[in-house]
Amino acid sequence: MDIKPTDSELEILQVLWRLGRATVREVNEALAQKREIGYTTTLKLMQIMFEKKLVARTEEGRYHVYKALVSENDTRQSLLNRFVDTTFRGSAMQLVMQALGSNTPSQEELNEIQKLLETYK
Amino acid sequence: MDIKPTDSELEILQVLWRLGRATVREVNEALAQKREIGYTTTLKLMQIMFEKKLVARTEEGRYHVYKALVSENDTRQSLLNRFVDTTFRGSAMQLVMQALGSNTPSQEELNEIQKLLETYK
DNA sequence: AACAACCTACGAAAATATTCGTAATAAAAT
DNA sequence: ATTTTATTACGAATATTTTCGTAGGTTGTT
Repeated sequence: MDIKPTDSELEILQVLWRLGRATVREVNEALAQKREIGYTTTLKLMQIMFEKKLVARTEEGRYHVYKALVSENDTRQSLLNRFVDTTFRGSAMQLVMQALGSNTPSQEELNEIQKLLETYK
Repeated sequence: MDIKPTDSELEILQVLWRLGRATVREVNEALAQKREIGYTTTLKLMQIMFEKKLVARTEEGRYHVYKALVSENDTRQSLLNRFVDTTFRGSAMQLVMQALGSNTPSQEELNEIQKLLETYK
């Protein structure tokens, strides 16, 4: 697996994962909530993502309706692997330690992590 | 804190963190072990990093000797925060879960994590 | 002294990513 | 029917990052 969307592409994927299916306009409106971005900018990005097979689209009436072709989980995993390699010299556990060290988990999260750790024992 | 080195800059920081102090040539030789890279490319990058205050340098004889001005820990934290935001929608715990889920911790690492979790209870 | 081997500075090319303007077309509204 | 509005396609401008060639200087070698 080697999914590596750029930052902008990832923003768009986030929207598509949330909405499931969406037109360019819908995606653009979602992005515009967070920052300035022109309609044709979003359009162009989505066209590029279509060429890269990051998304699929179907013509419906005069619209194109897009959906993600890569799952959120797979994408996260792929980006995580890269990130661990470049920033933590390949040590996922150092990343875990640092993330735990600077973020206080909720009770519920603590339990989940505990449970996960149990399976390794 | 807002340290955001580019990928190439991070590579160089990694070398400096490892070596402590180093000349451009030393850094370049370290990088060249991993991939093709010209001497002046490394030089230019380090000059840019000097302007950005990512590194300091002292003239020694005819060389410049460089050292990192940002710590590995602070840089990791800064990049981690960004990464959590962009890829895990701000949820550090989801990142922890995914990292744990796809990497088997050693016995020693398990203990360390356990210990860390205890402090939250 | 002349030459080779090195260093830094710096501009600019190349590669990549982001942004948007314009044109062509189709649907909707008047 | 004409005009307005919404849509895609696409080229190109802009911004950012990476790469390297060339020039100018200093040290070391012959």
